[in-house]
Amino acid sequence: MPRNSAVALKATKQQAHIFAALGDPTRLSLVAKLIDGETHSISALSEGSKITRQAVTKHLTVLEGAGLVSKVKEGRESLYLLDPKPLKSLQEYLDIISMQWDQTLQNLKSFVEE
Amino acid sequence: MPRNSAVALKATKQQAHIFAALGDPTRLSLVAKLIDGETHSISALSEGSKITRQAVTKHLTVLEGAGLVSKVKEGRESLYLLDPKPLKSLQEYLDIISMQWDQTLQNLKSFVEE
DNA sequence: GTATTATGCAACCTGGAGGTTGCTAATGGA
DNA sequence: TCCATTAGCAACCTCCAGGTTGCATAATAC
Repeated sequence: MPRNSAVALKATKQQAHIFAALGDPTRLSLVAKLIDGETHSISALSEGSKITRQAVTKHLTVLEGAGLVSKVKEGRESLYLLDPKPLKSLQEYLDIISMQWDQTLQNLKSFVEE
Repeated sequence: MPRNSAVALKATKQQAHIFAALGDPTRLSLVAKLIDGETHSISALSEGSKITRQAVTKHLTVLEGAGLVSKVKEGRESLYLLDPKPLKSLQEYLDIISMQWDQTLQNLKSFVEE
């Protein structure tokens, strides 16, 4: 069995940061609203929500901190736009884990069949 | 533009729960240790860590709560084993988001080219 | 039989997450 | 010009996540 498959899994800290940012229902739904690729103002994003505009603002700040959204002021509005890079990053991360897992199963199978 | 691509993105609550469980460096590294598919005792998992065994136990409980690991007692030991199902679930979730995003870009491109 | 090892339990501490309210400032429309 | 809309700031509150210490208990090793 290859023991030296010291596959990356580095930058754990950064990944955890992104996971954490997505680890809240409200923020996840914000991401869902922003997936249309268009910019949305804070009040637009707050619409229909049960929590305050200020609370939404805080969530947006968290998302921004993880690089998941970017903010640009336009007139009196603050417009938010989704940035998919961190999402892609997580995707790759999970892909690596999945591959390792599949490899594990494969190794186990070979072991049993011998 | 197809506006009715009301793709699921349901069960947001559940996904957020899994994201949250992975949103901590310590827990992420625990998952990394468990990716070998074998069972590990709490003390084994605590080895080399800077935090207390009890702290590790708490993290393991969180992971278990998200269904990411399962616990089985064997003698005086508590053995933990990774369960990849939630990870696969997240993978699918991110895949859907990515596809939506790519679709968005595609639509935008078509729009511009007209 | 005793010492050692692996956990469990409970109490306790601290900081920050998630929310709210109240007020102020800047912009845009009528 | 005046009013409504959109945000930002700050203070405050509550609760729980992440950690620790101390002690009790069950299995094992010797």
